[in-house]
Amino acid sequence: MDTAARLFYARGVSNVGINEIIARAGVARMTLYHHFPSKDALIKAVLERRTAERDEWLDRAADMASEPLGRMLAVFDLFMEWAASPDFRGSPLVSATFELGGQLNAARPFAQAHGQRIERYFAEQAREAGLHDPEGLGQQLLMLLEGASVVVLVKGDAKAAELAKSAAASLIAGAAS
Amino acid sequence: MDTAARLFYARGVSNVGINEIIARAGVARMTLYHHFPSKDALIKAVLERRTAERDEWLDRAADMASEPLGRMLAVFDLFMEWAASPDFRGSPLVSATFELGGQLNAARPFAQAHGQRIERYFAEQAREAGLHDPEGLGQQLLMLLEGASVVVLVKGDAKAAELAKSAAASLIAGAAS
DNA sequence: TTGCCATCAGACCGACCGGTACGTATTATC
DNA sequence: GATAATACGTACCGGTCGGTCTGATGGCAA
Repeated sequence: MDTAARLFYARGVSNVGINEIIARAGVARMTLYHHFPSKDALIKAVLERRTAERDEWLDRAADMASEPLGRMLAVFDLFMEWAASPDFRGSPLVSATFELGGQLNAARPFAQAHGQRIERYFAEQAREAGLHDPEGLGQQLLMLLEGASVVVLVKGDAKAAELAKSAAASLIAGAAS
Repeated sequence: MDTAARLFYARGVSNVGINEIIARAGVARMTLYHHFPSKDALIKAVLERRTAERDEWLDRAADMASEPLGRMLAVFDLFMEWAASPDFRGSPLVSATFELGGQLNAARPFAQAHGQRIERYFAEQAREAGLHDPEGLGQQLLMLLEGASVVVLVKGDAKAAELAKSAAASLIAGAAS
């Protein structure tokens, strides 16, 4: 699963075949199919694990500051760090959603939960800080985060992440008055 | 090309085969290969056309208001309209970039130009309006737009587009002082 | 020791992929 | 009416895909 997760993220879910996964993992074909009935199941399992990682990520952000406003901005600090890593490819859940496209999309529910989770995190902090319309602000900050992912990925330049943080600060300031 | 563009957008560039394109377009295999040497060339031609559409789109936004601030927000108005259409799937250029993934990505240059074009549009209006840091603001608004695309696509709910507009208004207001 | 079970290696399957070959029909040009 | 260009349909190619089958190997528990 480590191998699959790495390959899926680096080159896309449907651009990586079973053959490559088993070769790189040093595992026999039937061993993989013993644990996962199909490639789809493997994909879902990987996405599930990504979901857990995302939760840990948010927990880390929450630990980085004691004030709700700081906890909101900490997410953007962590994102800046992540975006600067050379193999950054955006959220795996969102990537997979784009990639699988179409309507019958195995990844979309995961990406949906992903967005909802981050949105709620922001909204909770915003409510605690007494800001206006915490739900709306949460969704706006989520958009900023996803947009920054896209821009960093497309431009190949992590500087956009800093602008995302300053934009977030500006939105938060606007919701404080 | 109409057929290819439609199918590519609806189901993803690599999830649509040559066979389906020629079948739906009512065209012979060799006819297609007479006009485009390979599927890659067809994809590039389609993306090229999408680029032109995007330029028209921005021109329409520019015509919707006489003041630079209005011209900036008009982009978000047009986006709201677009996001509400049932077959909305985000920017075709960004989608293709995600989908093709990897490093040798035929779509990324297109998406890059796409982002740069929108960013510059915002920056020009911002400069004309005398706002602070027009380039930075332009990139922030671009992130907002791309993020809104992602959120609308993932949630399947176009309401996020309205929040994107209000966030844009807030950012613009913040840059005015 | 015996039997079980996970793992291994790799041949194999049908389906589909992008792309080519080939021969025919239609249309426009002169 | 001959010529050339374009379109058509379809069989076919090699390669890759996800997934199955077989048979051997080795550790572990009863």
